[in-house]
Amino acid sequence: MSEELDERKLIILKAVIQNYLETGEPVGSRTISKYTDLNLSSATIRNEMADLEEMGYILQPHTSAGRIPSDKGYRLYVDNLMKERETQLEQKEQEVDDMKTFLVDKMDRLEGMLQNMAKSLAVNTNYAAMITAPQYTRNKIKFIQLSAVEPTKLLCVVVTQSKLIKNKILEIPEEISNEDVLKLNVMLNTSLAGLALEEINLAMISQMTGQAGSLNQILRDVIDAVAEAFDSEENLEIYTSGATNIFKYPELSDRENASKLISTLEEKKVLAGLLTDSMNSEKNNGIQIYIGDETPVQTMKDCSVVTATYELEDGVRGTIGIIGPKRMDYEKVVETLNQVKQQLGSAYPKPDAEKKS
Amino acid sequence: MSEELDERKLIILKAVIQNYLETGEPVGSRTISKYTDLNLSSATIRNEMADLEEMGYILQPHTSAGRIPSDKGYRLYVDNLMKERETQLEQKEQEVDDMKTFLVDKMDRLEGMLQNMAKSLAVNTNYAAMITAPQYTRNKIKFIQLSAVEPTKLLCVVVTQSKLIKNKILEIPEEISNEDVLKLNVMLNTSLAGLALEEINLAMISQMTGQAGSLNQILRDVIDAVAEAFDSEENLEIYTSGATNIFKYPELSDRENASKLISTLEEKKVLAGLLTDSMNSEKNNGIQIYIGDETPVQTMKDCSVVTATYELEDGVRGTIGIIGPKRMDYEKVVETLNQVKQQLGSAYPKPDAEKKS
DNA sequence: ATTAGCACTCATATCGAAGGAGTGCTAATA
DNA sequence: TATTAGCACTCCTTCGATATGAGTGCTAAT
Repeated sequence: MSEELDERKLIILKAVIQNYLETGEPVGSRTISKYTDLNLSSATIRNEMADLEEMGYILQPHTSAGRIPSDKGYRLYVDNLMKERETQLEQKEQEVDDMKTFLVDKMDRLEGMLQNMAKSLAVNTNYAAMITAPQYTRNKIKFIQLSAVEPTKLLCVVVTQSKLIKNKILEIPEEISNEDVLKLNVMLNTSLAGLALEEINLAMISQMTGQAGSLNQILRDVIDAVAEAFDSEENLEIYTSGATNIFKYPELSDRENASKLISTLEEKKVLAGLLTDSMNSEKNNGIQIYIGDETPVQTMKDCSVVTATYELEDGVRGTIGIIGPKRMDYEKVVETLNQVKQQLGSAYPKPDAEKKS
Repeated sequence: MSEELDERKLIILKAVIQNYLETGEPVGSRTISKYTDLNLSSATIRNEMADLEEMGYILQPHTSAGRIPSDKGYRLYVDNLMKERETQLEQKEQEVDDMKTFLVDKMDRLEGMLQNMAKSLAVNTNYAAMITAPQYTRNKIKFIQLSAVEPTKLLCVVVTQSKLIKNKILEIPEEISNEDVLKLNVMLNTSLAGLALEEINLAMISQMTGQAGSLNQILRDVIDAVAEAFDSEENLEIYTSGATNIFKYPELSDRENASKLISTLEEKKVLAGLLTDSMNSEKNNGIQIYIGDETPVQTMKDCSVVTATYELEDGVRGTIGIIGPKRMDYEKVVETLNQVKQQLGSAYPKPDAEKKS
């Protein structure tokens, strides 16, 4: 740990990693000696590589094979060695356009858009992609509407600032008159509109129920329904796409592995944990990279996972994740995720200044 | 084609198929001679098998291997030879319970339930499962509610008989007064409530817009929105589960095949075609079996697909599909699908007789 | 400090032989 | 005439032996 890597070792390490990223094959000393511009013979490289191996940055799958990066090596790479890539503009613009198309396509249906986004990510990166629907806890309520669908059934519709709509039908113990429904609507909207879910506290509720008189119980039910509709655990939708891209990477695609991995991608609950975890622990720009064992999900320990947090507008946030082999193209993935963050941000712009209801 | 199969050939064919269903290995004459109760030597069986092969019911993967059923053989099997299985009660009840649990669990959220149902199917059968959300064209409108969320934005909520709720926000060109919203609500509910989408025709629309006066344009927009919300093509959600079960069957799980197949399961649009096709062409009890090449989807030509149409209540219908190897346990699958049909039917029971709104 | 050279290791591919399952055919049998 | 025993034959599969080749580590020379 305490050894410092001199310039040359860094170059060689980088060369090893980049070469391995491309080919997926262990890379030998001879290859490096040609690959880099420092004119060194394979023998010299061999010596350096032996050092690097001893320090734990690279390793041999077996004696007399080339070297592949270790988790530690990848870590160093993404932390220090990886430069912002100079993007070939044409290609990049193409991809951005692709994504915009998807976005515009179904802008009014968030779910469809997220699904499309996941697909677009998977296609562009050639890895598996997953994306969570936004979590609403900090999203503000804009409008609440109760309607009597049947004498003992109330339809409760909640519209939020981000134009997301939740609804629920609730049964009430006895019939309710139209005037009472109207009264409830007024109460709810005057008290709750403009508040975020987490701002609704007990004091507020008891104040409201105090005013409600005989409608007390129904009001409580409605508030419960609102809370439940927004409850993030319950509500966490995850969209995945490109699971089969896994097959494109031989080191992951032996039957055992691939099967488990793809199963995991079907297990939304496991993913949920992973994604919310990384949403809460924000680091540099909200992008987080898990390499190999660093991931909290056991079945992914032969992969790398890159997650990013996106934010539609104040308080409406979700997470995007990309799953691929350890030798994934980190630069491209990070860059792509950054773009997507941006795209999502502009698709549902920050709240406009209007306050009227 | 014109040859008739005598009793004994049928028995042998059935024995071959059943044995192959269990093992997945080509089955030889010796095996059959022990497997069946007609006491025949392997030599006799061999002769019969040669005949069966000539007739196209079975085939040899290579000289001097056992026989496996051909598509034609499977066809005969599912059409004629397959008996309703005597179910071991304990096991069956267990499975039924499993499904009920899933149903009760999330009864109020159709989507979650369908997802769970797909999962339950996949787990129970060990094949891949897919299920479409119901199509609403024949479902009846129960209640329509317009609300002004913002001065120029109307929230339109539609509740159907089957308690499904659709919503959409529509922009209107100019501000609308509260009285006008109320007026529209009354018009919409008196004219449309109780009708199925397909019953709303042009005459009805023009009559309504005639009454609407200055609200004419908005009314048209609302009706469009309702139609769009229910448009089946646009709206067709498909839930899949158990894609990785494919790996359990060696004959499907070489990389080439499995990868394509699982990709197809991600391609909702392809599945949509398959499932709606089979929904429309109803045969015996709505259950349809595609064997090998019979399936309309090319990538599934090494599989069999079994589909069933379910009906929640009058006019609300969807399709369930199971995808597995040709040697899938047809009896069990058919039986399971029948159960699911039933379960779904009882989860959302036929409309009760109430007419009040 | 670097490099050339060489022996060594080990995964992989190739080949042939052995083994075995299953067939088709023929001749014997009931 | 239908069934069966027996046998030769086919062809897949397995196994071990061998060869190949990429890549290393080490030593000695530059």
